[in-house]
Amino acid sequence: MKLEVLLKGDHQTTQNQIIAKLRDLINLKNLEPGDKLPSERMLSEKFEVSRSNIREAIQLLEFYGLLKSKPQSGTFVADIGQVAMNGMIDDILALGDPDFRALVETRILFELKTVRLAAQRRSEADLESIKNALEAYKEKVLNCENAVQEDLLFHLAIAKASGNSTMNTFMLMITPKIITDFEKYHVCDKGQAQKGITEHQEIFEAIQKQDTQLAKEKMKIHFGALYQYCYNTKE
Amino acid sequence: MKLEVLLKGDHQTTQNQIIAKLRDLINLKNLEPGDKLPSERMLSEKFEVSRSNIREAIQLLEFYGLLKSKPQSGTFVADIGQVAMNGMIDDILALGDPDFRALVETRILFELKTVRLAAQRRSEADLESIKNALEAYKEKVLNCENAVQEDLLFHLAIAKASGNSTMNTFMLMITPKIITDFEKYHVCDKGQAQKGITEHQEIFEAIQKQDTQLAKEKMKIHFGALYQYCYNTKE
DNA sequence: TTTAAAAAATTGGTTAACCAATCTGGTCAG
DNA sequence: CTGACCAGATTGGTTAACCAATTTTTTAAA
Repeated sequence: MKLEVLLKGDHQTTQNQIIAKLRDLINLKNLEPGDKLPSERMLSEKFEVSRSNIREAIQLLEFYGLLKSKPQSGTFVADIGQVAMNGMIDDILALGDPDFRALVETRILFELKTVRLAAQRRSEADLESIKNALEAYKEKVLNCENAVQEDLLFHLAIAKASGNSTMNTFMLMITPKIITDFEKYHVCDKGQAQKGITEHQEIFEAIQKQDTQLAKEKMKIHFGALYQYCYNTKE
Repeated sequence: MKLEVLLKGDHQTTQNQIIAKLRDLINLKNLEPGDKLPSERMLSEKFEVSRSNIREAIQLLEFYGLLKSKPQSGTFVADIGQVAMNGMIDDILALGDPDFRALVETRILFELKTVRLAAQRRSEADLESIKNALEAYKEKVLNCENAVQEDLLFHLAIAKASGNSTMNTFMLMITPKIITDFEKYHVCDKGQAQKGITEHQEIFEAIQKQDTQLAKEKMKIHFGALYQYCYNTKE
């Protein structure tokens, strides 16, 4: 009986095996930055897996910047030495699914930074779209409807206004995972709702005034409850 | 003549077009969380693109947590409402390649946090692997060899010790991109090298002592030069 | 009418054949 | 001897056929 299937999906397992084999191959053949990997066909034959599996593994390593495949030419190891290559692949193989605490922790770190950057760099257009998101949020809340989505979009608008595409991307990656864990949200406590609106409003105004310190403070307050909530209920 | 090809690769372009069409379809058909998308075959026919293109687009949206495809069953929209779905897809389509400033900015944010978390949570095993990375780094530097890789692995070991898998993953994503932009590193200035060793050593000791504040301070010092360097030379 | 079993259709995943761009080695004109 | 050029092999990417699991429909027995 396959033991490895119990925890992770079969797919992920074979994927990781291929990645490990690729690492070993790079070590064995002493491939250095810029060198060419064997062709996908050869690899699929050598590893006894389908070519699409090979392609998928290469794509993942390419996503992490460790490989670079050029059409009709070959797949090449990036400008990263063997030591780093080994270390990084080992880390990638050891990666587990992110737990909820890690997600929230990361989100708070990001939000406290992006709100400062947004206050500092926001254009008029940024301000406009944040305001729109805020209005949409208000309307939903006042109608006592579930406003999780509008809440989310408000925060993403801030991330976009931060002018840092990397943080923006990462925010996009983690937010839906958090949201889906949070659908328990829909309680229409009038006081709580009004509090949410006020906090969002204050964050917006701080960004508008370009007061970075105030923006950070207001965001901290806004997350205070969430922070407590998560650490108390989850694990 | 195709204008859109000038900036981005053809591949990325068609990919984005498919994603936009998927968004429009979800809006048109009024698909709600949990609803099933048309099959890949139908989509490829309807959009007049190959099925592999469709699959790739779906995989990307799945990566961002917006879709979920079940084998032999279908692809479903995640537990995210239409408003959020639209907003997020628009953001994803607007994503550009990260610039160097954004990368460095994000890295510094991460490192200042992970070093604190590492100081707080590191196990003995974590400490051991950080120490090993430090020793490897020292040896290379003292031999006046290029130690960029060992430098990198030291920082990744700290990220791993932070106990936050999300931040660890993100660090893995951005680090190689930074490294490749930094191969200009290989100057053997004895003073500079000794400084690097000292800084790393001090960070390690702070983590060992579990002094979170000190760890953060030492990391800040370590990045001081880099920060200046990047902002002065690049754009 | 109800329900359970079975068969037909549909699905995402996998495999194999195919394509056009690229690289390689040799050839031949100068 | 040099360099431009051409043919064949090699490459990642694309397309189409196939598979096994799942879902839906049909059917027949209670």
